[in-house]
Amino acid sequence: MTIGEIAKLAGVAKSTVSRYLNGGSVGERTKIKIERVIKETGYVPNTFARSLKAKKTNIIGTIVPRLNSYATSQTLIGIDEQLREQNYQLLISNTSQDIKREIESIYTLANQKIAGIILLATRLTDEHFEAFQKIDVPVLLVGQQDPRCYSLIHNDEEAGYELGRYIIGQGHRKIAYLGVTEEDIAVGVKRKLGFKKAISHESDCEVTYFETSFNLKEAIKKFPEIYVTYKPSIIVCATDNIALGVLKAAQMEGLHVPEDLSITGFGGYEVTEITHPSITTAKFNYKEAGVLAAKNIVKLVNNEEIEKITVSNFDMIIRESVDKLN
Amino acid sequence: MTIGEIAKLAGVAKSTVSRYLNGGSVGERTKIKIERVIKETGYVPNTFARSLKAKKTNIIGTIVPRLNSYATSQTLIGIDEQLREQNYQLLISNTSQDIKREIESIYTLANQKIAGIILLATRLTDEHFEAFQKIDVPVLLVGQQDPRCYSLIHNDEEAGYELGRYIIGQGHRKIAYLGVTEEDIAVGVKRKLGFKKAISHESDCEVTYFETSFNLKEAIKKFPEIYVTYKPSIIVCATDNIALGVLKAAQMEGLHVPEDLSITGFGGYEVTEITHPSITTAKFNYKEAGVLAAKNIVKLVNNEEIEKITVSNFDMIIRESVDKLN
DNA sequence: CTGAAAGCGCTTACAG
DNA sequence: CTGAAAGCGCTTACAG
Repeated sequence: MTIGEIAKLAGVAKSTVSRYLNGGSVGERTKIKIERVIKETGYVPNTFARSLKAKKTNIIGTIVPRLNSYATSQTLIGIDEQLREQNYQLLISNTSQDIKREIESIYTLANQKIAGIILLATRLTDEHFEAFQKIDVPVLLVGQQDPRCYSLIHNDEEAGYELGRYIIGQGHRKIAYLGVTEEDIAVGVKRKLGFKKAISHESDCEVTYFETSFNLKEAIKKFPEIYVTYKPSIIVCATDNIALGVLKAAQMEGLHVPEDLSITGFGGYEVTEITHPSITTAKFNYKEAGVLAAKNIVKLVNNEEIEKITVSNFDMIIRESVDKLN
Repeated sequence: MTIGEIAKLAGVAKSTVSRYLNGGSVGERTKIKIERVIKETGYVPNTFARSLKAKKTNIIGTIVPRLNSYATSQTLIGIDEQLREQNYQLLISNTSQDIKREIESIYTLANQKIAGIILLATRLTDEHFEAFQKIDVPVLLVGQQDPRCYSLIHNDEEAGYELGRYIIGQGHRKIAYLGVTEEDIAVGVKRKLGFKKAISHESDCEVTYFETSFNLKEAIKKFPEIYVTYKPSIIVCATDNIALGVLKAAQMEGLHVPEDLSITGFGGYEVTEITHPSITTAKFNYKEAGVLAAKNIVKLVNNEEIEKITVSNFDMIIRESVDKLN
């Protein structure tokens, strides 16, 4: 089925059918004729021909560092849902945490004439910004921010602050903060920053900062060093994954959480609810963030104005892993 | 940059450049000229024009019921990796467990002239097969099988059998099997079937079969009914998710796993390793299955022969959640 | 091995 | 409101 055949069957010109399809001005009677033929034949326009001419598509490319992460999948679900609603299509490009492939993807997507790019960002390099500039496609960063880009971020700093206030309120005064590299602004810097602010009000509070990777198993290995040498009443972990590792390590040591040691995370991953004890965490609403991201990129694609930075919120989820001290 | 400009710069005809691009016969000297110009200009062919003419793409569409599942993401990672290697592109279509959207996706993908479809199947209906027949695109089922289709399945029955033998070997004789609907052939029927075979050798073995959904929280709710009324020494759960729910429920009741109650799952989800106790399970190799699926669909696309059914294997992962009874 | 020409299915000025 | 024609960037017989 081509537009030509439809035209013939409806007794009009191809251009008229095209106009009908694209909401141009078509007479009432012609409209009805065309409508009928299209319905009868089940005609669907050829996307390639369309894109070839229009030189753009209604596809939004989303670059993700990894597929097997709660944050990623929830965000993608939100993006997908919203994009579908606005008649855009989602194309997912997975880079397996390879920063080179991330850069490549930017160019490849641009080359495929996708309408816009959403980048679930981790670490941003100069090459990223060079790519953004070279391609003529709107880009939205998710999870990290930079003055050179539009971005949607989670409220990491505020989350760090509230979580800090909460554990202070529970009486904790000897704290281990298990963070990640400061190369990751959102997770490594912002969360810690907020947390520091929260405890800066207390004079009798002792905090030692440790660092690990995002890897759960590495957190398990790191545990003895923190616990044995420092003996904190609580370990504040920069991600739920790390918290999960610490919990596992503590339990392998025969410790009772939270009686012997309290633990908190950040993220709100589903599993934190079903561990025993369940983990107190600052939950980011990834799916909603995905919806916002989709709305924003579509606006950018259509040259509408948006804020340089959109902030998606979080909820403190109080559960069982933090002990109330006297 | 178009092929025309390249042709002009290289002093040859468009058709020659096209031939060069597609590996046709081109003289050595012409080849060098074209090569240089392409390198200098950074020319990349327009995908749409290409697909418009060739009437097909190198895109493999993968339809998934949900994005936020371990099995899905691992499978996708495997598919993506392999497809990339063979110069195909992956397009993911998420249906949010809506069977209507699943059918729609089949048609939509076909309409987009994708080369082949991989369907991570759950429940298969007549409409599915009708769609497969109507579209002229090769389809590969993953996770379920049907005589009307090529498929790649996990060795569910064998996994059920081995797991059954294992717990028998550990001395369990009063068993609760917590399964799912038989509408799901792989999970609901095959795993149970294998399990039944395993225990059929024992004369002194008592098994009661229960049913729940795939939902973790529902498994939690279901727990009292099973435990209180039947008091098994072990609950064999048809999925890791269900096992996770049962574990959580047992721990909320103050039970010790495995001393008071043993638990097993199927799947090999990452979390089963970090719960306390870690869960004994039959681990399917989802990523490898994804790789196999990608290889198979590419073969189908290229009209190569493949087996009607490919079976991806599993490993029994013995961990802490099963007690050894005297 | 190489080139001129037709055509893939659509959209978009341009006339009328 | 409607139609004829050109053109988007490529590929593919067909000649040579």
